[in-house]
Amino acid sequence: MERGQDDFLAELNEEQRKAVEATEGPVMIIAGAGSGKTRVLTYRIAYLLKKGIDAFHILSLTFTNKAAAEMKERIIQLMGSDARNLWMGTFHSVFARLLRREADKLGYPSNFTIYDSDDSKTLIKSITKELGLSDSTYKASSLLGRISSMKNMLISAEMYANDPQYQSDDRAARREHFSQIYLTYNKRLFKSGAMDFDDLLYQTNILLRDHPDVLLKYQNMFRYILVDEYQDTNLSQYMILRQLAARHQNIAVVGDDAQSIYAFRGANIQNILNFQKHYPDTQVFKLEQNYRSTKTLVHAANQVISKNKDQLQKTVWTSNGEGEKIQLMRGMSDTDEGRQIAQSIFDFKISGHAANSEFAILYRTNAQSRSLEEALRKLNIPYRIYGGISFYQRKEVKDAMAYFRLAINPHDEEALRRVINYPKREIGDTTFDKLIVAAADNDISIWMVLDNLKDFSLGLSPRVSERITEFVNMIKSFAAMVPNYTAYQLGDYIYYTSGIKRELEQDRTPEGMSRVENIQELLNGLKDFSEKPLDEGIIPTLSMFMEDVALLTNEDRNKDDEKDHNKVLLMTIHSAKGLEFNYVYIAGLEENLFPSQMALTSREELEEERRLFYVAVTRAKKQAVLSYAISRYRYGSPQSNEPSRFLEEIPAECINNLSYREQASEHVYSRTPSGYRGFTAPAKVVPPVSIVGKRLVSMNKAAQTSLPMDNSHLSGLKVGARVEHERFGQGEVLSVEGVYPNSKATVMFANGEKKQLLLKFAKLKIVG
DNA sequence: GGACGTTCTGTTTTT
DNA sequence: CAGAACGTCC
Repeated sequence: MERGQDDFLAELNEEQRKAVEATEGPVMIIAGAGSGKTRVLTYRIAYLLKKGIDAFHILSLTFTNKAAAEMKERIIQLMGSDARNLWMGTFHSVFARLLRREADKLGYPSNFTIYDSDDSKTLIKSITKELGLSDSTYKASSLLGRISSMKNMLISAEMYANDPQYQSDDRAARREHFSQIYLTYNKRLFKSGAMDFDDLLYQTNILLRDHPDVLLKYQNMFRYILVDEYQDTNLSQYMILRQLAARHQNIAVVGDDAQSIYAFRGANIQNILNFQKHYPDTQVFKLEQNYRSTKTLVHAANQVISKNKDQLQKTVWTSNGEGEKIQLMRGMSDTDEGRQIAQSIFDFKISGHAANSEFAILYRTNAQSRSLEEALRKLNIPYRIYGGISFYQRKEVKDAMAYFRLAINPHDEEALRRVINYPKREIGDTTFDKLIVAAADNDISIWMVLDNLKDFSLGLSPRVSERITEFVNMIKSFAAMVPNYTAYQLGDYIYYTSGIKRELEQDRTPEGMSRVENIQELLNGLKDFSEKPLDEGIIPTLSMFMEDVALLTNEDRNKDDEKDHNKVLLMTIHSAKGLEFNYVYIAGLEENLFPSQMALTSREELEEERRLFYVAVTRAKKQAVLSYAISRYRYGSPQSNEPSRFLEEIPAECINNLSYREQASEHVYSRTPSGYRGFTAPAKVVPPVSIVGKRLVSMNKAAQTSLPMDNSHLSGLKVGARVEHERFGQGEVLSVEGVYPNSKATVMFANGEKKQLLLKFAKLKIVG
């Protein structure tokens, strides 16, 4: 093979190299698990740059912002800092950026707000309420789900309303008002100057469709398009790509049909299965050699996935060693399952000299993390939940950010709803309802009503009107400051001026203190952002900071905290895509949990669950350990389970049957909801919060994601602490139990009365 | 309008 | 079990 100036491709195998060098025309790279897909993408971009293509002309779409950042870093290492101009990121972040540039063409302000799913749901709830519909038949989450899938199929509210098929479906399903909700929802978003997640893709499609000049501009800009995880694209994304690539046809997609796991959010596996039909001149490359896993793991995964019908032909193989058999563990309960997994990690750490970071525990649902965390904590194994609920979704953070949002775009209805009466300023629900009605009647945003209050006769008391004027003036004063101050200066000023600071700091309960810490962290983020060097004369404003905050996940936010490095990672299988670990544990392999009960209604759904299982197993390099629990607490009561059907699909020679350690734990034999099984839950349910020494040492997941593991921030509430209750006076904490934030404290008050207080509500001051 | 106690009800994955 | 919704009191 010739070397010379392409020497930097030396670390690629022949097929990978071909895939890198085929730069012109449509290219499909079918990349089996562990076949070096990321490497190919990275080198492909580097190779394009090397050929003299301007970074500005290359668009690379990845599945997470983190993946994009890592790839960019690597390319900069290879090719130098010109690579900074690459367009890289998720579909959502890249096209949000594009939409901000072109927003005026769609009638949006360029500083439009991006609603996250919470904002969307609240808006939908408000709409169904205004329409007088019952929220039990019209559930916000399922309405949003349907709206989302319509947008992803590029079906507008108007098209939907005029489609006889949809209309009769809706009548049959007793949701005949759906199209009205869809219409109103979109209208309200528009009036608010806001887009939801799906709009970012939908509106991009509209923009490119209706503005040929804009389309041409971006076709010529993005001469080379690369798409990772193509199997997980939906119709909306497919159409954007089709429009952008139509002129130069340099589109390279990388994917693995066996790893398509996002059908629930509109991903269409047909996109990859039919790529060659869409682009007849496609060159196809197959990367079939797996460099990651042992023969045993590759064989097991292959055998399981072969049960699926819809597949592209490929044979993943490896020249790696045979390796260990997959281990199967059986736990009596979820607690027991956790204990065994933690014990097993402990053992591997000793026998294999393995570091914490070599382990991952994967599960199907977030709710499963609880029992695993507890078990890890008991063995002092440090862990971190990867992904998980975003920092930016926390209530106090969203409240503060709602002020930021209003300063940038006062028409933002959801931000307004959040803070118009927070901190309390006597503008209650009744008043807000009147404002909504006035806004709807006049077809304007709520802000316009607020700002021109005297033009509307709403029957508000002078006192309330006065308070509204104060509020409006405050927001206006913030808005005026946006262009001239850094994000940190203004953020800090708003935190103080809005009264949030005073409000939060009043609350001296442990939870209240952690809320203050979270805002502190938000402000630190603003500070970092504000100190980032920019081009001369450009101020890093709050508006710039807020641009893509709604699109960030926890992983994007994390600084490389040294202490976060060597930890066992816990995550859902979905968020494990693209990652690899020496030791992978897959917990909860039970029928109805994995495969999920919800997914058992059709063959396609079951096949997606099987692909999920495939993804999970192929994350492992050395060893996979699978476990299931015979009985598991769900929603407060024990349920008995059958082992997952996927276990039986693993070839017998790849798995060692039930290598579980028999550990005597307190079990009783009794009835479970689905009958006698021989095993059930532990006799004694260990409460999720325990007192060790005098300290409260455990808490629930929501709190853990951002808080130190030793929970020292809760140390304010020690047993024995002196507290003061606003009604009952001083007392002493006798015990704390239950789960944060619903934990209950028993307090002995000075008058001899013993009270149990729900900490979520009780205003306790710590006085000693 | 706010504080807090009680009742109800939900069951997947995420940009 | 845990959060949301509802209800009652000030």
